[in-house]
Amino acid sequence: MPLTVMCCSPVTEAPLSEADAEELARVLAALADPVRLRLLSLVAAQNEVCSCDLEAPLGKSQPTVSHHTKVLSEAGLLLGEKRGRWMWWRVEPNRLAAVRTALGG
Amino acid sequence: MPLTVMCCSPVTEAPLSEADAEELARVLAALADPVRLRLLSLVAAQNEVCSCDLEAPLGKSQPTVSHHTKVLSEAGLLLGEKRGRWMWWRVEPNRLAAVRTALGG
DNA sequence: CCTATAGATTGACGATTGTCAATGCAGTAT
DNA sequence: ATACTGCATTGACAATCGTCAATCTATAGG
Repeated sequence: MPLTVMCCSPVTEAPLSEADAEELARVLAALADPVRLRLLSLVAAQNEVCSCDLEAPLGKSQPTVSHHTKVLSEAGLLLGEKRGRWMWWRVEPNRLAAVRTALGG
Repeated sequence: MPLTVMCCSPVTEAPLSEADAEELARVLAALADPVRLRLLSLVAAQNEVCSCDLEAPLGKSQPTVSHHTKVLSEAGLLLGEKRGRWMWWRVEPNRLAAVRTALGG
C-alpha cells in the first residue's frame, strides 16, 4: 500500500483530503514514539538486525519489542523475514522517503 | 527550541539517542493526527488563517480546533498572532523542513 | 520423542489522547 | 456600563497506547 498522499501534493501545497490525512497520520503515528524511532535507527545503522539484538539496546522486554516491530512493519517502515528461529528486520527505505515527500518535499 | 536531532544525523544514518528520539517523537506526535494534518495544510494553502475559519472545513467544535492549534504551535509547527479579536495562524516552514531532515533528508 | 529457545499473542494495567459542553476571559461595539 | 464575539480553559468521557507477566507457537538439537 503506497502512500497515495505522496503521489499528489505535499501537506504544504494543498489542503489534504480526509482520506489522505488519515493515511499519512497512520504512518506518522507509527513513527511518533521514541522507542520505535530508536528501533528504526538501530535497524538502519546495521543492515539487518535480529529481534533478539534489540531488547538490550532498547531496554525493553521481549513482548514490547515484538509489539513495536509489528507496528513499524504494519506501517510499511520495516520488513521482516523469518530465518530459522530468528526474525530479521531491515528498513523499507522508500517508505520513509514517501513520508518526507508527503511532508512537503 | 530547534530540533537538535536534525543538527546531527538523520534517523537512517546513526542510532538516535534517547533524548533526540524523545524530541523528534514529540514533533511527530503533533503531526500524527488527521485533523491536525488537515489544519496544517489549510493554513499552508492560504498564507494566514483565522481560527474562526477553521471550524467549518475541519468539521470540529471551537474548543477542539483551539486544542489542535495549541498542540501544533507548541510543537513549533504553527505561529499564532492575535490581532483584535481574531487569532491568525501561519506555518513555521523551517520546522517542517527540520522534521524532514531528521527523517533522513 | 523431549527439551530448549526465539518470537508472537493475550490480557491487564495505568497513562495519554481526541472530543465536546460549559465556562472564563479579553477585545469590540453600542 | 452592557452586550456581544472570538478564543482559551476546564472538566468529563470513551478510546487508544505503551508496557509487562503469562502463555502459546514454531523451530532446532538431542
